[in-house]
Amino acid sequence: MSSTDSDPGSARPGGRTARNTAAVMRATLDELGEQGYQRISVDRIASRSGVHKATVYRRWGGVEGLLAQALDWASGWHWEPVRTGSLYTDLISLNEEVAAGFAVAPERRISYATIAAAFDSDTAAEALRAYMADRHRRSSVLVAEAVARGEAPEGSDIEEVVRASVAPIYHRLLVCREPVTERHIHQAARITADAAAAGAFLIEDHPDHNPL
Amino acid sequence: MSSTDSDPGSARPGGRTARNTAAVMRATLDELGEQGYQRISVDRIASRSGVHKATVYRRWGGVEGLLAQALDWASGWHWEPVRTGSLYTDLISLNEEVAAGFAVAPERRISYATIAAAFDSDTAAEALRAYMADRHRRSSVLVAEAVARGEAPEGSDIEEVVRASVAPIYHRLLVCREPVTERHIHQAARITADAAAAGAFLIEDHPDHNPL
DNA sequence: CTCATACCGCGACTCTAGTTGCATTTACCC
DNA sequence: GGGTAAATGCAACTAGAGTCGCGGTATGAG
Repeated sequence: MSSTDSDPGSARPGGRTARNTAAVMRATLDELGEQGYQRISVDRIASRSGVHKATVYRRWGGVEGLLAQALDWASGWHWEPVRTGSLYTDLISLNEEVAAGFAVAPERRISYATIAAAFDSDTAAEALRAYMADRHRRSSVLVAEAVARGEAPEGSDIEEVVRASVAPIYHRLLVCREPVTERHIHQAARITADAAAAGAFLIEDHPDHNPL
Repeated sequence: MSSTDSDPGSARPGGRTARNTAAVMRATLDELGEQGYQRISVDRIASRSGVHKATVYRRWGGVEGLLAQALDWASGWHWEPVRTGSLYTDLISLNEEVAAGFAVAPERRISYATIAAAFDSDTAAEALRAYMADRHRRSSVLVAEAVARGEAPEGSDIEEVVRASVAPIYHRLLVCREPVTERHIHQAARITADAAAAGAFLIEDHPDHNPL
């Protein structure tokens, strides 16, 4: 659950605590955009936000906690995928948005930081999981509409289609550490759209095997 | 280039320096397997290896440098993909190996650490890039053989087929932060093998677009 | 208006990472 | 076997992260 300014679950919504939260979140994202994840420090965020260092540590536990809450915070922002008329072009648009998020500062630094923080703490990892799940759920509307148009069979795992499309982009950026080009974006979208049309994402009846 | 015990490029191969290198590398991988990347420290590696802390900092610069060299070191180890008779099953085997590398300790910790270190330093990122490029190059033999058997058309980008197959596994583990099941492993292999058969990985004549 | 409580600011403290100057050892070359 | 330059060991040092106790302040309730 998120705890923003107007969080009714908070004991004292709208008070100094809430103002501090907003100031620290803003400072965190600003510092992240300017310095990146490696050079970020709680000291700088504290002095920039005007909130004392000890308070930041008490409430968020450290940089990973700040990142986790910032991700949670960002989940509340409005976002909707772009409609282009076909599943193939919709997926291209989606892939391009992902690639752009890792291309230019300051957004680039924030994107990398959220992934990196997940390696440092379980809290941040869970925040990333929730953020990505939300993102993929929203994106899957595109696939649902494609199914309605007859571009893919009923019973397809629509979120899995989204993941299949963006996976090669993330893989290339974070694992291969090689540049992403338009060719990769189009190829991933093409393969995924074709596979979806062929029914490769149909949900099978038999239950999942055990995770490794 | 790697500098192992018998590195002829080193000024003094076989000497104390080389012994220290081996001891530190061993200690690094051991500590990593036991403690994980977050809890690792140069102090512990130094005392465990019997090499002084200052020496480690002078030669490797810190934990990221140690990881980078360890990856470089591991690239020299022999590895060959498993042949199963068809591209589809070969890719399943490949995907399973990736998933297993992130499943059980201590290998699990080392796998995560190499990815995480790439976020912390450019040196480690470059080492990861080289390691992955090597790994994908070796794996692509499977695809080349599949092409020779007629399972995919001539002119296919064989390394890209490997990347497409494993990408969903990494994506799920590192970005989605959700468990990988046999279903995901089979689905990724199936979609990739089918796409390869359909010529989706044929190298186009026109040059690549610019990277984003 | 007053009070109780939770939150916060403050500064000093500890602990660990990482650095530096110097003496010593090692390994290669002759 | 002796010389030399690089590499290492050593210890003290700096810097920054993270913690703690205490006193002060804001907030909501009565």
